[in-house]
Amino acid sequence: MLGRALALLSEFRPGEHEVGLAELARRSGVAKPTAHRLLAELEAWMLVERTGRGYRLGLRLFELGQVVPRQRDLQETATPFLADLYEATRETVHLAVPDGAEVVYVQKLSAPGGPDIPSRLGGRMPAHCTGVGKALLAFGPPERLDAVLAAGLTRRTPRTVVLPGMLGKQLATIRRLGLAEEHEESGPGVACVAAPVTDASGVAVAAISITGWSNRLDTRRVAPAVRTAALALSRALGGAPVLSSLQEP
Amino acid sequence: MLGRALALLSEFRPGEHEVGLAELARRSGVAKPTAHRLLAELEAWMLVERTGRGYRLGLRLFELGQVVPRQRDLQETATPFLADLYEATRETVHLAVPDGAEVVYVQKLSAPGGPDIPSRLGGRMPAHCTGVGKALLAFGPPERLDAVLAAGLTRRTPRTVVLPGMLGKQLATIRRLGLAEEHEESGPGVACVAAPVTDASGVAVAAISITGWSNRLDTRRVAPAVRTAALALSRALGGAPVLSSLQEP
DNA sequence: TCACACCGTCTCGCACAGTGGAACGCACGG
DNA sequence: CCGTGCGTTCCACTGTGCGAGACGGTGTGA
Repeated sequence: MLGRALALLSEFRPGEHEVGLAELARRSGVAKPTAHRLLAELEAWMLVERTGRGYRLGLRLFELGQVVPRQRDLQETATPFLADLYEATRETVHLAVPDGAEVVYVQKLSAPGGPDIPSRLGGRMPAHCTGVGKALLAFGPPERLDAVLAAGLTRRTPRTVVLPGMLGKQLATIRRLGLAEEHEESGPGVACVAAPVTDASGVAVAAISITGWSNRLDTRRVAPAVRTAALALSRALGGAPVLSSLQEP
Repeated sequence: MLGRALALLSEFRPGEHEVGLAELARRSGVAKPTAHRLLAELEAWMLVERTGRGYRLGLRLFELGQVVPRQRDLQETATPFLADLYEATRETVHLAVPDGAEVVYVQKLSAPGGPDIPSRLGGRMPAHCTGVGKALLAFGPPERLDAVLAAGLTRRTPRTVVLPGMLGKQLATIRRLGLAEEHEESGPGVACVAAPVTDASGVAVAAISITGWSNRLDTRRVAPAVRTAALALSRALGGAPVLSSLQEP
């Protein structure tokens, strides 16, 4: 029963204003009367709300989501730093954390007029083809890269790096520079510079990035700002900022 | 079963790194073996994660929380505006939405060195004793104020307004000025200026505020900035910015 | 207007799943 | 060592969950 209810919750999609019972039943494979009943219970707990013509996820879910320890402290501490970086560069700013072979975006400040960036607050992207993901891999524990390679390097654009050897070379460069770049590997027209946010042992626990049009973003100009913000955030989190030159492979 | 699982989820508290099984069972009133089993299922769905010595809410819950329509679009559009306001004033910035007799904070940029503000991203406060809450009441439908009065005006500090008549007077002033102020009504030493964010029909759907020390925040200085940001956000959301002078009671 | 498709809601016979007291091994502190 | 509390497992007991089908309502197209 619990699994079915949770399966229903998973069928709500970002951007949808509401979803009808029949559609939710179809998507989840749960019979309509069962779905109806489960949704009523979820509604009683405010995880789901009724709309005129269907259901939507409830505000209580947002509230619970903000209690999650893995992102809560980070997001709260990071947001002013991200705001600074946004102000300084006027480009779209991201903060992401690692989860398995992927990254999860826990904060995003979007600049107007930017490219159609595939990222979404609360959304996931494969680590290997995103700036933040590569920063997390370069400065993360080996198991993180193992997980990515085990999951396979999927192609998202013609520019996506799908050879483990090439990815390894990229990561070595990133470790040397303390900065990761991405050029249309996750989405067309998208460029990005990212820097790791490290904990007390120097392991990347998050990454900050600036994202813009690949034919317009001056990565050399914004890179030091990204790195600066990441170092400051690392310090604010009680971490040890990684001196990248000390990571020479 | 579902209710019990959801009751367990509700027992995780902000700021806790982890919670043990026995404590969760105590808090929720669910028997230990049952709690153990339910947590295992929640873990399978990634809503809960195991830690060394207990459990914590899982990142998946954050992801689901970011799909919630009531805050998602607003938060995404609002964050750059809030970043602007944060940069312009260097004070703590909030964005809140109404829910029943309370407000829920959907974004917050904290300035260092500020007062111990009782608000929390994803948290709730009574509407009647917060700047954002009063802005939402002054520019909201009458049912919203009815709900607050029905819930009762609870006292949070010696300065909390608990007489319906006084609150009504405050709301009238707010409607005239287009701005709500709060002086130590929600917490000691806390002052705040808030402005409504309105939809196409002119009803407040959210509110923005600046919060700082009551003996230091120059509300007259920051008020126009708050109102400016709120008006800009209203427009960005497709709303009709309320010309406050047209709301003369 | 009528027929059809689809919606959300409810019923009830059927089937299986949920529950928690008790036991156990382990860890910690006095 | 003993007592306390932890997390984990077991199993007898019982309670709950499930969905095919029916129904009334709505919307659309011929």
